[in-house]
Amino acid sequence: MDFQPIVKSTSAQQVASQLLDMIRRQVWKPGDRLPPERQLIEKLAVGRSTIREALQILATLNIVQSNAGQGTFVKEPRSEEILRSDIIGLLINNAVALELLEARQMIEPQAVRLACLRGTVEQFARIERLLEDHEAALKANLSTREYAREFHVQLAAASHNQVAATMLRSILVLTDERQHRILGAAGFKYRELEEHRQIFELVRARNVEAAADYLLQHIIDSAAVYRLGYESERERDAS
Amino acid sequence: MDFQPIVKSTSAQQVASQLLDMIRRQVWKPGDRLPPERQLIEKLAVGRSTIREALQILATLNIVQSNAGQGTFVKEPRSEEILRSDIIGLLINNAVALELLEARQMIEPQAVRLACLRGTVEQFARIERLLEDHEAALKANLSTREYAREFHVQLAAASHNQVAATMLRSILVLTDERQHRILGAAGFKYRELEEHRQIFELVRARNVEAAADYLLQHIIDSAAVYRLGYESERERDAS
DNA sequence: GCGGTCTTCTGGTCTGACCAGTTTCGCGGT
DNA sequence: ACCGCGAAACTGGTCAGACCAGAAGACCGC
Repeated sequence: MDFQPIVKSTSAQQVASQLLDMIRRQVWKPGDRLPPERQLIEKLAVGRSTIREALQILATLNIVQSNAGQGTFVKEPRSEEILRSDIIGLLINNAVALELLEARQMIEPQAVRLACLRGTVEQFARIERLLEDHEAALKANLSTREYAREFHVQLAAASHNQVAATMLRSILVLTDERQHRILGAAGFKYRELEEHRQIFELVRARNVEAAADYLLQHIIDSAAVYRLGYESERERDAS
Repeated sequence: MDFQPIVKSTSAQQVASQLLDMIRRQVWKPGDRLPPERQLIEKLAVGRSTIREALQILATLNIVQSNAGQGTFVKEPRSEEILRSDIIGLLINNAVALELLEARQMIEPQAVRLACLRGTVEQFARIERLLEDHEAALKANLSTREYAREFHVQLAAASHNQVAATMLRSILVLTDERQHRILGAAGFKYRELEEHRQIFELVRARNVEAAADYLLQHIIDSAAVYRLGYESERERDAS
């Protein structure tokens, strides 16, 4: 026979799994408030730090949420919290730029197609506001990187598929980290905003294929500028 | 205009995301030991409880592991461990499952197209071996879940795009738990293996569109069986 | 009844202490 | 010079007690 590895579980983990078990058995339903930490101390006969670390585990797993002054509540599972963009980012962290671009081309056009079909006026209004903020930042000579990225993410979010939107955000964050030095210089920034506007109008008009096509071309174009910038930078470095 | 919800992040969360960022930027690589808690106190100017809760967050996500007396170590990032399907999976509701399926439909057919174009004989040989192991496990009445999942992941990996393969694995890790609970019973498992074989042959023949089409149909079919199973499960619960 | 204040309660944080393992290092014997 | 052993230092795990800021609820005067 083979041996089982000895599991030396901390008290915090034991408390966490015990609480999780009770949540699963519907002792507390979504929306309910858990007993305050100072009560759990007595019932479980452990220190408060142990209780807090146990609750931290459940909070990290998006099973509960703590609010100072109110209490700790059992959460309803929500799709945008199943996947976290920073965690996905960690998994694909060592990817090369080309792979990121390719993955983006797989996801984003499809997401935008769905956005054309499912996007609500509220979501469109939010994106429009984002574009205005983007323009304001551009005119004020502030960084527009966040706005440009968020445009694409919100467009994907309008597909009502948070999984796709989250994965796209992970990709864009990593892409931005690799190329932010390059795109700054040119008058590319104005063209970028203009293209975003065009894409948005096509989506709002629910012009599915035109929007997807235009978007794909937009992605390829910015990548081309990026490669151009990268190569000229390499030449400069080599000299 | 509508307001954005105020995000009040605790110091523990800020510390955690700061540490996560440094791990992602390779300040510490997998296997490395993090500075001891009492040193992080000084560098981050927070109390030890805050440090400990931050590390607890990272430990829950399986990004680091703490060993009493030794220290806290960075772990190799693996989708299966970071996403914790064992716990999160139980909280996935039907709406989330559909989003995951939809995201899968965005990525996998595209990845398989690339696999047809770029897959090497070594990669195909590996997949073939996987299929044989799958069959052996099936005949021995062992769990085939890992094999079925890994087939799809390796197929995507043959696209030479690790980003797509990693994202697909993440999706499958999250859907598997639930799906296999429902699909386990039927004679579906033999049909699944057979379809995997067909897909593989089309890929090896580098028959791009046929492979992508067959794969998409395979995904939709299993989803249909899955939905069927889900609905009968609901009816049973309702009675 | 209503509005405002005061108390109480909640989670968030810090400090300092102790425990039980692990690691490190130096001392003593060979 | 080498080895072995034990003490000391160090690490994460836990507890206790304190204080804070914000939220909730009770109370009181109007």
